Amino acid sequence: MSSVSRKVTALGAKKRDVIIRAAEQEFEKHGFSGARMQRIADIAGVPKANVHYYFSGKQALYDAVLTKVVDVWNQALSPISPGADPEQVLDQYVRMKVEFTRLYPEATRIFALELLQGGQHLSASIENETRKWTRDRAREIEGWIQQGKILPVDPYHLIFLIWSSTQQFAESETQIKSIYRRKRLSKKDYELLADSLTVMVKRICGLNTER
Amino acid sequence: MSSVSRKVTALGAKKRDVIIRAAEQEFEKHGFSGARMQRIADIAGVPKANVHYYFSGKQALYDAVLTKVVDVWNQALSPISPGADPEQVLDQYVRMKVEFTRLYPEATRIFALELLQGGQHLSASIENETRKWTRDRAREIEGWIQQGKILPVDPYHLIFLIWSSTQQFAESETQIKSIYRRKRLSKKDYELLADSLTVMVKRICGLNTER
DNA sequence: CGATGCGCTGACTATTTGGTCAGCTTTTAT
DNA sequence: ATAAAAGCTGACCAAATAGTCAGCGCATCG
Repeated sequence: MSSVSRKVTALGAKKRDVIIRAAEQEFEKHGFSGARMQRIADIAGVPKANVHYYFSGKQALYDAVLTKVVDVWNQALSPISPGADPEQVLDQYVRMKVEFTRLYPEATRIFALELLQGGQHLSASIENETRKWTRDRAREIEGWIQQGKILPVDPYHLIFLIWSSTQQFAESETQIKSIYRRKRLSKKDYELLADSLTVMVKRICGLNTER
Repeated sequence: MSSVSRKVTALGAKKRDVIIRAAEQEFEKHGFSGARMQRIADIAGVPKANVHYYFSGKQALYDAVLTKVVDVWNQALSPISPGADPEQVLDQYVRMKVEFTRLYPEATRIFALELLQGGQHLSASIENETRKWTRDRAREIEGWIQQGKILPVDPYHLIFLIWSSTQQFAESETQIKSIYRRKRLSKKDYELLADSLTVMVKRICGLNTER
């Protein structure tokens, strides 16, 4: 079990949440082996022993963080209704992905960090779910191509391009802030990105709405 | 100085290189604070004290690794000759970026890891060079748009999309191998990706060569 | 009111970690 | 042949680290 067995109380749940949020910041910045339990405690504003009171260890705490991260990733693997219009589907998916990146930058970065470092802490189930989702979407895209609804494109490459481009504002936030000469990326920045990316994806698929 | 001052010898240079390659593997997998000097020594096949003989410390070794990584990044920030044809420029840049990702996956991952974690170990100079390069390219792209050579597009978003999509095979290698059900990504995979991405980028810019 | 369980935490332990050093061997230069 | 420098490394050190524990206070339940 990822944390210590005990009756669920309001205080306990609240404290666990504070610790998990602190852990998110520390794990995203330093990774699993680089993170320090003392720093997590400092960020959470509690003694280190208190962190160990709620979580049986560093791995258990990281598992709790990953559970949240994977939940965000799973929510973004949304189903697409059969027969839906490609333009609407792609527009919706790109916007939804950008919005998730904006709402959950820490989760986006921790997930990316996990993948970058080999994904050894991710469960086989998330790997299987992602593979299945991607295969199903790829088949759907193949269907659109065969029906002449969109231009020929490698479905997997399209999905990978959408993933990488919609997550980059979180993953390379420091670099993008530097290039934009900004202290932070605003909601407007994300909205402009979403607008931009939907147009780009539509052009890739030959769904140019402006010409 | 990043390493110990000493006469450069063939043996010394060779040994430093072996240690740096080992360090690359360890730093990409665990980041700066998560990496262990003993594991670097193990990978390099030398005693830990030998690593310290050649590098004055962990930070010095990481700096040496980053010097290589930044060199790769800088090489990819290639100049584009004035007045060049957009289609040729974009085609060349996308292919060059994919090829760099294939040739230097470790460097790609370490750079991405640095950005993901805030880039605090990167020098201000690389930040400035990247910002300047991006601004210059953005201006060039603006020129193409104004001359009607390409469709209107946010130049920064286009550059970011090219960066993220061309680097993703290295950054999310584990996930992509899982989706493809493969043990490794081949040169062919990279070539197909390059072909795919150049077509996609051209379509974004309205440079469709197949219609 | 007393028993039980939750919550807390400073002090502590065992292990890990980056880094050092003395003494040795090998190589290079004179 | 000799001196100097490079190269090497097992043993060691001090600090850092994850994790534990005993003892306490508070809240809840019967």
